[in-house]
Amino acid sequence: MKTPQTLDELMQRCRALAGFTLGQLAAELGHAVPVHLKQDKGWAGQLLEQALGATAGSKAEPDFPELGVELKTLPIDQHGKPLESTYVCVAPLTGINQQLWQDSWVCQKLSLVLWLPLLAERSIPVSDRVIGTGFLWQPDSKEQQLLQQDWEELMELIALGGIDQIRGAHGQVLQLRPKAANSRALTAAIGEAGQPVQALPRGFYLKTSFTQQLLRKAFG
DNA sequence: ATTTGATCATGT
DNA sequence: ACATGATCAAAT
Repeated sequence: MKTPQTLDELMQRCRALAGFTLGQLAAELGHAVPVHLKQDKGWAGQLLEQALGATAGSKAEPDFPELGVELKTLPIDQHGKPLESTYVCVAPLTGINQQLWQDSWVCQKLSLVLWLPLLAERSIPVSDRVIGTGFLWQPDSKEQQLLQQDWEELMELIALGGIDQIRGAHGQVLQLRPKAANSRALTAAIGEAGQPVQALPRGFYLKTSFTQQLLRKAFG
């Protein structure tokens, strides 16, 4: 699938996918559908990336570098409520002295997002899950402010060696949670006395209450 | 070992 | 019922 050259082209392709099931799309692209996503958690996201012509793969780049667009699938229930928090990016745990919000990965990744809702209740077989209507989002000033506030608070805790005090509840819209192969994985971090230590890798996630607001803004 | 794509599953 | 903490696979 060739990468879209313009935003309009991307949105047209996205609209063309609405209403199809994952099974139908997988068949068109020649993919087998897993029975469940337990051992294939990123399957739907990667299928949609391919369908829309994303190029980045696992590189630390936006999905559509030329357009500056990040693609995020958003699993929802039949009432349009998000089923999961949304992973944004890994959290840097060292070498983060006085980084500015505007320069952060979180800010850059969320500057322009193509949200693609997916009716994905666990009771629905993977193959029958329905692709929804994608919509483009840029944080408004209020959203930007909430994100920046949470980010600054979390990054300060990390920089001051407070990473082990941080749990998922520590933010209004943005949270820090483990992002690792398992709970024994380790990466470099800053200890309580400012010394180098090893800690569980973390990532930034958007809370479901936040993404639900985005859906409400887009669809009422 | 890290970042991408996330969802699973247990505790509250 | 829900969020937090835990986990899985592919690409690099």
